[in-house]
Amino acid sequence: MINITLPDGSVRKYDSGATGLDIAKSISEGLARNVLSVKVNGEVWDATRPIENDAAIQLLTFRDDAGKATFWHSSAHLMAEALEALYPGVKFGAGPSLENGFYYDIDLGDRALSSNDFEAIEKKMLELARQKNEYLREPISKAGAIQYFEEKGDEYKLELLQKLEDGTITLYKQGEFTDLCRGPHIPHTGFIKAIKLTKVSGSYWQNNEENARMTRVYGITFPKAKELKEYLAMIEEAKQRDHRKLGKELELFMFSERVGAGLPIWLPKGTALRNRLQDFLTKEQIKRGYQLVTTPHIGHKNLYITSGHYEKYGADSFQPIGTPKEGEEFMLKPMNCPHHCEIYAHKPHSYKELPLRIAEFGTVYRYEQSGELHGLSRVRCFTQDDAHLFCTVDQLKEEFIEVLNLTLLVFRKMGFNDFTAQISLRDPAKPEKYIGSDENWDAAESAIIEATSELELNTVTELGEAAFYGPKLDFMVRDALGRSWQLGTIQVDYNLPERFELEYTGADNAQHRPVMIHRAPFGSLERFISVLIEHTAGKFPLWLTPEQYAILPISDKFVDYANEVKNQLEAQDIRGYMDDRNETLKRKIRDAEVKKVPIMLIVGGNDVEGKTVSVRMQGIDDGDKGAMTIPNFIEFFNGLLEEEG
RNA sequence: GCCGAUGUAGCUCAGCUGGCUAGAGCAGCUGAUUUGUAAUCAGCAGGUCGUGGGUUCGAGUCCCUCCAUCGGCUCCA
Repeated sequence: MINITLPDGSVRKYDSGATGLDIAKSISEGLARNVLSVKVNGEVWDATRPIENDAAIQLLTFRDDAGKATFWHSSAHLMAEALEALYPGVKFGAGPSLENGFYYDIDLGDRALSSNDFEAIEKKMLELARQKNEYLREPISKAGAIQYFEEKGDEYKLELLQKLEDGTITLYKQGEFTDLCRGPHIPHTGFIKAIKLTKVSGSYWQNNEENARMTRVYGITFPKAKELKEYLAMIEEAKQRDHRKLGKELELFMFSERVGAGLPIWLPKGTALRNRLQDFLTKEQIKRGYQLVTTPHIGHKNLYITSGHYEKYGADSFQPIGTPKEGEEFMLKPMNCPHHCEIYAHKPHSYKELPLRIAEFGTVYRYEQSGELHGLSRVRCFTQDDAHLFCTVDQLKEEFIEVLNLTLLVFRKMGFNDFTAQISLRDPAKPEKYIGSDENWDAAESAIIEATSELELNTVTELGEAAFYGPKLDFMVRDALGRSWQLGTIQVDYNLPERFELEYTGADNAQHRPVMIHRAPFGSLERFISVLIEHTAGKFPLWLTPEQYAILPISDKFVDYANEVKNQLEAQDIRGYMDDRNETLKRKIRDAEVKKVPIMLIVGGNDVEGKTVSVRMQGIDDGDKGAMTIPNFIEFFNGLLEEEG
């Protein structure tokens, strides 16, 4: 007998060799029907794998993330089986589960696959699923596995096998399909009831561009048809929030093929939004001792040779701009730091001036790969809310904490609660990727780690994600469709001060090198606004929205009074417009609703008489707030602003 | 840049296997209507079917080039 400890702490006795499924059955039949896999002493196993010794277990169903992972991993195998049946001779790379679904990388030989083929594959998968084929785990010797895949002619699995140790290798087989796989898997294919292939894309074996090209097919499956339907509805809902769609509908920004790909054009309302964000941050920065500067959009090529950027990125950038003068070359600035370094260098500094903080909404130009452009999230011309802080090594941590606080303030103000703070450090295995000395890197990395831990910030640490000139702390936020984007960034840099030979005179009357912090709480206005649009679904907070109210006269008889109201509101810095079209009230309300104007002020005969406006809030079923006098409305309005903080 | 898909009026879309002067709704313009909480009615106007080439008696429809967009990959100072 063995002792099995359940998550609630209770201990039950079972025969040695009992499986997760046996244990589930002993608890309830319903549970047994839903068990996908089982966590045994922290490791996820097949529900059908015998447990030989005492263990702490947790039965996993589709409700558990680990259960989902098992389910989708098994679904990837099912898709592979279907693909092998439909396209004999295909070879398989990797086929993992994802946060939402799974994919499998396949080598189709000369064949091509497109979304038009999905239906046939889904049909085949369902057919195979209904056979309720068991997923059979089969430990195998390395030699045996090599022989199997040699016979099958699958060089990818053979390459994977090279790296595996004999004695740890297992095959999984379901129906006619056998795969090299660590597992675990669900008991049988019958659990998979609803199947949707979602996308197909190119990929490379082992994610390396030098390797063979493969076709990656994505899909998602569910144990119930209803769950698939709900999932698809959720995706549909998310698409309604897409900033590219809303940006067009709300007339915030546009693109023009003639102007160029990835070059956003800000329309009046978008510009109003941008400017308000800038004003907000500018005020916060001035409070914190920043000084504002303005620098040109181009710089001499030598500037970037000095900074090291030319060597590192020159070939992939917008190319140098020639001038009538022979040999003279300028570059569009891909970042603001070199200009700011020159500002620091233009006069000698005393330690008493530090920290020196210079800020600029600096527009930069980067030649992003064509396939990477994405709405406002990834563009070739964007404006960073950039600042560079020059300080002593002793001040570094405190400055870092201050910047961190400012970044968190920005996120709070915008209502972004769901973000990830990522510490990006060197890849110790590839020192050639970075410039600067080891001691400098060590000092910079520990400053970041200490600052984040002092503020008790939840962080994830990624090795190899650092910039070439220094480690950084990035804030990642998800868009409507769950894609993660980097917004705010704080980077420590010992390198540029070195290259630009920046100095200050210390209390000891000797010359010292300052440390530099790059930081941008928004990251870039473009990307920040893209995320803001998707988070708010276009319903911006009142303080930020381009048009706070729409005055809707019931007929043109009341236009004069409506203008009077508008003047009174404008005098209070409340902004909006008056809809004097010859249309019905219903129509004017509908149009204001669609434009997501937060407050509608309806004026008709009753309002003229009572010197009131009839207030209606946008997006609420029962938005009618009744009639208010102008002073009352202004008070009401200011109350709303205060609620926003 | 790579793999796959898409590109028809300002917007959203229809146009079947190539065949009469390319359609609709919304937006726009003109007129009527003077409206109390999510689309008043009528008329008019609007497209070299992304670009350049090719196949064909004939191309929005088939093939190729380029451009742009979409979904991923890779990349991201």
